[in-house]
Amino acid sequence: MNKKQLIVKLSGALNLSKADAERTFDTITNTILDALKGDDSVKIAGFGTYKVAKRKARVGRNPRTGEQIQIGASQKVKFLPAKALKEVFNK
Amino acid sequence: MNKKQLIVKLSGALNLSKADAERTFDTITNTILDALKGDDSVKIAGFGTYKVAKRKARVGRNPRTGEQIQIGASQKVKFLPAKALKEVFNK
DNA sequence: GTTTCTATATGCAAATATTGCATACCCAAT
DNA sequence: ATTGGGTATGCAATATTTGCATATAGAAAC
Repeated sequence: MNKKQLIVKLSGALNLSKADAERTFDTITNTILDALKGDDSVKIAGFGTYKVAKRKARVGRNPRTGEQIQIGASQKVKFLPAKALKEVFNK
Repeated sequence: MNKKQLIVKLSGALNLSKADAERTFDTITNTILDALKGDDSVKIAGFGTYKVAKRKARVGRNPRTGEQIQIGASQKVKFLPAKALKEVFNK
């Protein structure tokens, strides 16, 4: 399912126009992103937690040439599924 | 930031009551979950992709006792941040 | 319809997750 | 306001993931 299909579903479930459903959805993702930019984590009960994970610099490798490459430190967004979420898929 | 705080922010940004903001938010997460239950992945452009990853059974270890443990197969929800999302945090 | 984005596939080293469990803590709902 | 429950932490050893370059195919966005 892609974003467009999701918006259609939300439009129906929320009784909104597609444009409004998309605006609503974008507002939510942006709000979450803003919180994460503020170095905060976002915990959503029953769903999961988004947090920014710092990844250390390390040595990588160009798989084409085998040559070693220095990879700088970086940050990425992690999503940790809540317990309830795991249970849904393991029962 | 927890869910309650997120709802307050959304309530302001979407011009909805807190109750409506929460209902809206829950509808979205539920829609995503339903798609994932249907063994589908959910791609959200500019944000990321949720997908269900199957994990094989394997042998683990209780770090307290050192004892070997059989870990059953399971499934978990993975979130892969989109390219745009990585850039936000690495610039 | 055109252009941008994403998945894939490759080899491999290092970073990180996983696992049981107790405790402390924070949150959510009563 | 209380309490039940989910979550964070720390631990050790192993399993798994990550991410590098790059091209291409396919999908999605505008």
